[in-house]
Amino acid sequence: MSVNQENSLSSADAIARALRAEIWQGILKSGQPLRQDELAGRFGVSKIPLREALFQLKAEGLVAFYPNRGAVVAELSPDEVEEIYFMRIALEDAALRRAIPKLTVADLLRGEQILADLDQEQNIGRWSDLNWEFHATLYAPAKMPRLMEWIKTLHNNIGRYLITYLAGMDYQRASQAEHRQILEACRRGDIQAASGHLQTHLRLASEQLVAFLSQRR
Amino acid sequence: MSVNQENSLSSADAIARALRAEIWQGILKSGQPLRQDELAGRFGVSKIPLREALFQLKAEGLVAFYPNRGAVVAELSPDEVEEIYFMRIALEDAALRRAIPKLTVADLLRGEQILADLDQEQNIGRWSDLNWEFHATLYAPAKMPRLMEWIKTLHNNIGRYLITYLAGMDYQRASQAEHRQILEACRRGDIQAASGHLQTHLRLASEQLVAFLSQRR
DNA sequence: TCTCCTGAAATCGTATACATTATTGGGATT
DNA sequence: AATCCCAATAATGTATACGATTTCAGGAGA
Repeated sequence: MSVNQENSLSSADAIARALRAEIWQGILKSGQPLRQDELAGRFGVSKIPLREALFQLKAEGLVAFYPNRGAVVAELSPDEVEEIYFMRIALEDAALRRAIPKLTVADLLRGEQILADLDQEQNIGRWSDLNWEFHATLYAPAKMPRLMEWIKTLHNNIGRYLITYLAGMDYQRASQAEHRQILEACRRGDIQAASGHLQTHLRLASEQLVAFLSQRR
Repeated sequence: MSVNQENSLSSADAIARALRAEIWQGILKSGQPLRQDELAGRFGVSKIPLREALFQLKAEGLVAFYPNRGAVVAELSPDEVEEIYFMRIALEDAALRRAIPKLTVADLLRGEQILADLDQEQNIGRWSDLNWEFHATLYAPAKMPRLMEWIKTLHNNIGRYLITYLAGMDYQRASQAEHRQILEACRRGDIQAASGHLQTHLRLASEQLVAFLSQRR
């Protein structure tokens, strides 16, 4: 959630990045306890930077702390997933509306290129990265760095669930069709249409993920 | 930004709360360096919980870290204030829209009571608390705890600037008129009107605060 | 079977030491 | 006099060791 940490590569930041990736890839599963001594040993650091890394991840919502019992990988209930999507819709819609008038031809071409790459991508992790890049490309001209950080945080929270979900379904095809509708509306400068397509895009993803998590329960 | 820490009263949380209050009240001013040893001594704790408190405040945007130079009370540029208000509008509008259909008579009465208290309140700190309570009362029925946390975080970021600004102006009267318009629209269940009044309310506050900070520069 | 107790394990916090990085202030040089 | 360099200082960032507290599991006893 921080904005200005420059190129800080403190131990805590490095560990947070590593843990974030592991949570994201599902190596560390939801609900799994994160033992401080074990992790400190694994990364070859003391408990101080490790705890600070966990605090950072707690702020991002990826880790939950239970007093005197330590940290676990945060688990999201279907309700929480729905809430996060609700927030994503509010923030991403606002970002997109502000960005559309400032979109350049280069931005649109970049979006198109990313969609083409998405069509080719088989690896789910990279697919999800590209998916974020597409969205970020459309929001970036709004020139609101904090807003982008917050949206990315929300995105990261859902990402790990989305990945396990995507593995079994052909969600990607539908998603790509929606992406193209959004991009097309952006090209026309049609804010209302782009906003509508984006909201549909996120709402459908939300509904499918919530349904998936509910039945998995 | 955390959601579930129960009633955790760890040292770090207690210190974070104390520092938050001091920043908020202007005892710790923007840009002021936060020396770890000094603060640790002042609170009678070691550096570990103190650093964790600073990390927590960093996540909330109240503190900025400069690598190897420590922490300072975060400073907001006019652009950043505008951005935060932009995010507030997006999130609070969404919250209000979802809450209005669920508002009970008790909620509306509570809002009315808070407005009456606001009319009487002279102390700026308490006025700001009540101001938040009013907004929170209207959003709470949306039953979205994370959303509420995020809105509160944004609110806290601007609060300390708003307080110094309010001190010199009679912003409160205009604000109260807008509050009453919002509440009235909520009573009628008129989502569009309530949304419009809320957006105006926040936009006007944003414009005045940005103008104030720009000329103070 | 239920309750209570005990002990292991983990967290939380303190104290201390040390390496690294910034900062500063006083010369030395131009 | 102004600038640059450099050493002294100060603060951060991290490691290590230790003690206190809490949680939790499992066994003893009724």
